[in-house]
Amino acid sequence: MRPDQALRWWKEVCLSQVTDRHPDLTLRQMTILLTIYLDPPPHTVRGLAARLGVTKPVITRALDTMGAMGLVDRRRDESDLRNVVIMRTVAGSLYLEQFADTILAVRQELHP
Amino acid sequence: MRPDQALRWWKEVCLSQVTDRHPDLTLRQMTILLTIYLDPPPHTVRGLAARLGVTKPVITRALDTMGAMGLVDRRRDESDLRNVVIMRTVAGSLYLEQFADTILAVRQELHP
DNA sequence: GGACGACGTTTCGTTTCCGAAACAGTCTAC
DNA sequence: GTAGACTGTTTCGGAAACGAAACGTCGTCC
Repeated sequence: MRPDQALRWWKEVCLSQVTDRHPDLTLRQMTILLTIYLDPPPHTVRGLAARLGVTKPVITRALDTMGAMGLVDRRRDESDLRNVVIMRTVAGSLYLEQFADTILAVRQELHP
Repeated sequence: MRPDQALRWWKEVCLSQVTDRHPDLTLRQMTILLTIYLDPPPHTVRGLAARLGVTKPVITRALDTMGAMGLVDRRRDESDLRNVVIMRTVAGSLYLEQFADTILAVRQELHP
């Protein structure tokens, strides 16, 4: 794949996100969401913060926002009540599933 | 390419953008930038607004921000002074070039 | 059991973006 | 030449995210 093909692919996916999708996720929010669903659990606030190289409040706020959207869920860790484990949700899985479809559909369009 | 591979690819690219890149572009800003550099010129504010399905002020503000970063430039259309044509810059080309490298590098890492 | 450290959250003030409406400047048509 | 349509921009109030610091809660360790 050539560089300009990669850029074109990325552009079309971004474009479809801008035009179609109503819940407009931040780059950080999207990264957090993908990390939660693709990396092996358990996920904690400090773990995500360290992984992304951001401060903890960034994670907390992103979880607030995406939690309100139903994309993620939080639960206290019973074994260590200081921790909060981030849970996946059906809505979140569906969201990313559709997003993956978009990525592949765009690819199909560009390189039939 | 399978759906989860696509998501994993997208995640890693987003992650590198979050951790590395200092100028953190919005999804809309990135889409505008890519459209300017990949679609055939000339580009105008109303054209971009129609293409992305957003209002004109969104484009104006994004151009302000990215213009301050040196990623794009604006010039009045001599033949019709109402229009503003958006110009590419060396810095913008370099930025997207490096971004394309990131995309391909991540891809190489995931599927060696 | 009390001091210390770690966890996630909240607060504070600032910055940025947003949508809708109003705006100044320019072209066009009559 | 003047009314009207069009360009891109600015304004307005409101919403959201930011960094840095302080906070309440909980575990650990002596």
